[in-house]
Amino acid sequence: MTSPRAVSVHVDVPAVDRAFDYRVPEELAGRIRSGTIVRVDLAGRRVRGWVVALDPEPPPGVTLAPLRQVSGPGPDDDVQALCRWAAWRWAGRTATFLRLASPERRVTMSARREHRPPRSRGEEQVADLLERGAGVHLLEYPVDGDPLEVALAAAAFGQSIVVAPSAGTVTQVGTGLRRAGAFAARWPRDFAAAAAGATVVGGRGAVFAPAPALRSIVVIDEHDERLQNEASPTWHARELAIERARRAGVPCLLVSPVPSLEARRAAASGPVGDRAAFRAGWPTVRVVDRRDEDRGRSGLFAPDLVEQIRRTLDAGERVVCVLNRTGRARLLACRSCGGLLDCERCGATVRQEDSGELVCARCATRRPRVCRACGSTATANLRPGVSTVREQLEALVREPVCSLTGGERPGPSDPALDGTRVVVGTEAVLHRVDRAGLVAFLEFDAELLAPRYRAAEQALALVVAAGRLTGGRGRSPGSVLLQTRAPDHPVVRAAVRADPDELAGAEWERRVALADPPAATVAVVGREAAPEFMARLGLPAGVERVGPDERGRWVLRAEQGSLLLDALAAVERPPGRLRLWVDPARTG
DNA sequence: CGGACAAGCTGA
DNA sequence: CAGCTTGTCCGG
Repeated sequence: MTSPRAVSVHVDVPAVDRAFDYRVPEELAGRIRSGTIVRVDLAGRRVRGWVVALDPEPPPGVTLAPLRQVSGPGPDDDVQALCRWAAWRWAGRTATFLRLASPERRVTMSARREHRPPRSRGEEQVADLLERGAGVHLLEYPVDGDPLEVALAAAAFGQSIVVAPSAGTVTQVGTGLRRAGAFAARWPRDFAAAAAGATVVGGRGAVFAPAPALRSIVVIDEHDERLQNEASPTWHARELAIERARRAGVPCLLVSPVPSLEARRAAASGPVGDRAAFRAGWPTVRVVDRRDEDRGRSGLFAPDLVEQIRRTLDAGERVVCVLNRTGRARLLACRSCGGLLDCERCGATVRQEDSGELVCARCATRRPRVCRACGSTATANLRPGVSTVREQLEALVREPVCSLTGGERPGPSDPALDGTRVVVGTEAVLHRVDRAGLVAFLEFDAELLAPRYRAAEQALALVVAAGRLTGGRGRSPGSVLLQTRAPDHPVVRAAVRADPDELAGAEWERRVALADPPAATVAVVGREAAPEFMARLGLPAGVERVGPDERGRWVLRAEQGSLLLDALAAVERPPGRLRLWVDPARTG
């Protein structure tokens, strides 16, 4: 290879987001490859950038400034191309993705190593699927399935990228692979090892890892929401895994006990799995039908639920109650005049915080707990939150109850939990408690009927997350209890019968009817520059437009996603703050 | 993004 | 008309 005399450098300045050409000083020429991270002068300041082309056609009439410094290796041509695709797919900037594909700190590359398979061959089903070759393959593994067994089988096949949604799984799979003698790298820590051919294990960002000898990509728990970036750009690791595998001509294995509609659509054929093992790993799901019950007396705790809690505690096991509502109350009524307590400024209903103060849900105005209409201070809590429920539960079981919500710092073994047998919390509790004999969803209807298009899938995913606390390897599955007024809801039926496939068909039809992902591509446009952006966008054929809503946001939908994405990419970005969310988890 | 430079506003 | 603010442009 001859040394390049000039290079194109994509600068790491999000607002600029393009490449400029630079001269390569002789002393740096030997250290330049495509992807190399360099420092260059741009408009009077020194910035970071990536070499994206060697010896570009010199632009007429410009004298090239020299590269200032070589920092180290970065994403190769294949990963760069993936980054550009991602920038188009989620209407983001290429630099955002090139950053994700770069090492955390400077690295020195090590020599390419021979692939070393693990001693264990892992799960046979996985090997069978990978043997099928390029394409998307769907493994419907049990709730208590072992990700390490999947990773071992993939590593036995050759260099693999294994993406897992939680840090705990990444650690478990990473150490497991090493113990089995495989050449394994943790992303983003071990950039050099990945570039030397190791099997990569990491969170969602691992889809951008270097992999010169890639033979497969595996996504563990592909249904998990954590695989999607919550901020803009709302990129999704599952979809990047599919695209990268397609470009590399290698199989992409999607693994989940509750395969997403996206996965089902992408897969060449239906899900594969051992039905008997699947049923054995599924938790026992009990349904408490609250329709014909005197709810005024029992509140959030049906007699059947109380009975189950007592039994679980008597058996010496932990009880976890899930209620996706923080604070003391989300809706209050006056005990004296019977009206709802509302905001004096905007009239929306108020909620009560842990402190006891009332806060408006819409305009955040605060006020003491007094009825505006009659001045009474006696209130009824119509929709209790976790704080209230913790107290109620404490009175019910006559022992300490701990509450956990997402606001607090996460950790697998919380010190707050030591010795506490009863825990109540929001969904976050399912990721922060490691085992329980019973997980009860106090208001499963709130999950089923949440105003999010993915509510049904997410509700079933919660049952799976709960099942993992109650079951676990080598133990008999414990129980998951659902309090509901919709016992015939398809999600509840699927949960009881351990049959997630049944739900998928009906769900797909609904997404088509409402033009929700993945049946359509959706983009939400917001923030100050949104009106100007929308004016420049016009309305391309095949794209439906709604808005602006009360928050000044527009929603764009297209059955054929490329029509919308091409249109978004063609708009010259107006100055000012603009936010684009493409296929976000919630469109509201 | 942030520097350069141009066009617009103010005050003596 | 200097001296300053505000706006627009563009980077190798």
